[in-house]
Amino acid sequence: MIPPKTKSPPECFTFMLAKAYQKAHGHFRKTLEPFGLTNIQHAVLEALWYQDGQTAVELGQLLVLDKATLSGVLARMQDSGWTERRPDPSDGRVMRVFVTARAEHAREQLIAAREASDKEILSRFNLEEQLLLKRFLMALMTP
Amino acid sequence: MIPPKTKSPPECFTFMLAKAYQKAHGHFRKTLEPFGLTNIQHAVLEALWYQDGQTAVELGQLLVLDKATLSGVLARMQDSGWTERRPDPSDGRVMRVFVTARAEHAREQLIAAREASDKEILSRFNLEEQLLLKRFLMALMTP
DNA sequence: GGATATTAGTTCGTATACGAAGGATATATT
DNA sequence: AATATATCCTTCGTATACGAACTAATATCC
Repeated sequence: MIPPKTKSPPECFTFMLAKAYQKAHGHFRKTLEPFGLTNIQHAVLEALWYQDGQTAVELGQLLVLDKATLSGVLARMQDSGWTERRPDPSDGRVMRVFVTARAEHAREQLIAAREASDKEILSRFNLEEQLLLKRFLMALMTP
Repeated sequence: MIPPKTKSPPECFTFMLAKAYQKAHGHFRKTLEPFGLTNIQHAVLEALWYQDGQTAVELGQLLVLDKATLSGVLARMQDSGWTERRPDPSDGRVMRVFVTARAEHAREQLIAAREASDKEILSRFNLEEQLLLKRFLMALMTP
């Protein structure tokens, strides 16, 4: 057995962060599978429940996503009947995004699913640790 | 101004984790840009410096990546001259991955770049917080 | 020893992600 | 008013990510 030249990759911070996210992401994905929604699509719905009729740029700012990414996401969500786009009457460039009746109908369930997913991932920590971890993540995600 | 129906998306745990990762990932990406390497490609190199001649499956286990993902990553790394694949003499199914001289030559710089990137992201925390955060992430990433 | 199961790797389909470029529209400047 | 600039959105190119199906090669079982 040749001795390793460097320490194990998992000890690097960015790697740990990536894998922690990957884990939570995978868990949430399975939770959303029955609804036929992806992670991001769920985030878009929550963003629209927070404020309906946002533009792609506004959604991108709220969700910290490139508008190029959102373009495809919104197209698929429209195809599957979760959202619809209506042109802004006062600005010909702008398309505003609204949730459909179908999305409104599933709202309670979808929010409950997200809460349950978050809760299970956090269940390994006590309350104090959860607050601390959230504080750390908030510090990391803010510019 | 219509009042929001739900709280702001950034308060969801999985979302915070995704954005914290996105932030660190973007920072590391910029650090690696001059080398013409992506995040994952760098991780593969570190994994091979840890243990050269691993198979795609072994790399996938170490880096927690699907073999389908690695297939493309390794092909691109071979094309750009960072790694090479040689067939295992005792098992016709297996291709073993090795770093090239070029990768070996850039090793010190690349490891230093990763350390600097990690260090800068963590600089907003004191030492105690850093250890705590790493412990949290380790708990999150383990199954 | 031959049918069966397992494993390694590739390919395909779908969905993020983001930089860059382009078209349409709106605003600012002169 | 005409030009320049800025903004919204889409499209393209590249790179993850992963499940599923597929081929090739090895192991196992009876």
